[in-house]
Amino acid sequence: MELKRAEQIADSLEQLVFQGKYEDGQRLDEIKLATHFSVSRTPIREALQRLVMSGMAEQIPRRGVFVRQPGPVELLEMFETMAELEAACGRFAAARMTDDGLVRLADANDRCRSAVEREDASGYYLENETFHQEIYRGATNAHLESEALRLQNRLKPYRRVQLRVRGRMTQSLAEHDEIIDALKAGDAQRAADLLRSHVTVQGERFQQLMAGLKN
Amino acid sequence: MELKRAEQIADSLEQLVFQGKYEDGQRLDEIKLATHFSVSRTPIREALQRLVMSGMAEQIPRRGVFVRQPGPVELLEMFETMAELEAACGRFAAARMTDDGLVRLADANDRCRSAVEREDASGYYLENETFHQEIYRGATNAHLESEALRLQNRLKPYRRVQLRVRGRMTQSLAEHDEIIDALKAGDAQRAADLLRSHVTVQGERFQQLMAGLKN
DNA sequence: AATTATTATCTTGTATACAAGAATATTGAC
DNA sequence: GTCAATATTCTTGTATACAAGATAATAATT
Repeated sequence: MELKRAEQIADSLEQLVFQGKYEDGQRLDEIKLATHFSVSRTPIREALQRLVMSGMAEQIPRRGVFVRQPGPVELLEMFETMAELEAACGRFAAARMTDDGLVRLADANDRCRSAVEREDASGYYLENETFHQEIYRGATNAHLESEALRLQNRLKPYRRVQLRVRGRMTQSLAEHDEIIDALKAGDAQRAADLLRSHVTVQGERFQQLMAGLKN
Repeated sequence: MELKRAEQIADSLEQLVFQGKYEDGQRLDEIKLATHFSVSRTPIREALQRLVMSGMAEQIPRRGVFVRQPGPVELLEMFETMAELEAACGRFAAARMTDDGLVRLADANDRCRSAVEREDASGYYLENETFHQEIYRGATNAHLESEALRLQNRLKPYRRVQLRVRGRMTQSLAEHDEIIDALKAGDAQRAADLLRSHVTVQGERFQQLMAGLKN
């Protein structure tokens, strides 16, 4: 299925905004973007709309669209929401996950473990993502799964920073083991609670890190 | 703040799709819509994109956009997700809701009660919505609140049907009282559990109703 | 007659042209 | 010199024109 140009541009712009190439409040000039991507304004406008809808930019009528990098408060709110979504996925997964899914989850965690042993932070980052996605999938609720994926993707660049905290990776791994236990046991409440705090900690660590950078 | 034409059209189209004016799988013809709204294809295309992004339509490249009315399975999934979002809101609201918010919540519930006494189903429908929105607001997490509002809005037309079940309104009202109690007591777990089942029941009743209509 | 190949038509996607509101610059008054 | 009013320029929003892929229709071959 061929992507149309506008969608490619939307993806590129998302990446650029994610990577912090544009700072908060900056106006995304249609004409400049058009010349940059060597297209007309039409596909650019389509891409900009997508950014606005996904919350990464704000549109002020007759004035343009402006990138909206989330501030500390909004980030904490998003991590809180993520924690609750993951808890919900865990709750359902405990009751519904198939043996097959549990195997995939354990595999992902094994790859996490070997990444920690190799001290491969970016490998861990990647496999950790898969681990969580297996839980979303295990919830057996396509709508909830896609919502979780959406927010996970939105928080991607911020989770990355957070991994640098010393000792976080091994701690995270231990929590994964507990989560797997709870899911295998079919303990919905425990799985939900573990996942909630697992993600909440991420958010709090991130906050500490950001506060530290300001000093 | 003046809305641009494209946004007005997007809202109109949303309403039309909500009201079931278009059936599932129907193609939304750009030209027909353009002539219908007396505009060019440009604002129509913008509106269609919004529909696609909000999940109310599907876009197939070079083929067009097609309305996507959720089937029974997807609806149940959305109600399940709603239940979890509301539970999350309740959890936070129990800890964070202000006295002011609690008063607004009680007021909304009083208006629900008087609507029940008047046997005013559509009044109840409206005030019930406000009741839940006060809880979202009480969570004191703008991101979670907006996510909850988004899904609440998406489920609007389906909740409406569900109120016709005999005795549901008084039952719902009793549950509201319990929820208020839990929130006043600051009991996060109980508030979450009550809200979860309160909404889950809605989804199940809706399912039963739909199954009944098919016979 | 049925099936495939080719052509014609229709629809989406992109580029360009035009209209209208917003920002900026220039000019005039105090 | 500062402030205000007007004019100019710039940018977004909409309309139209064009390009290319998809569907439908017709013709040709077996």
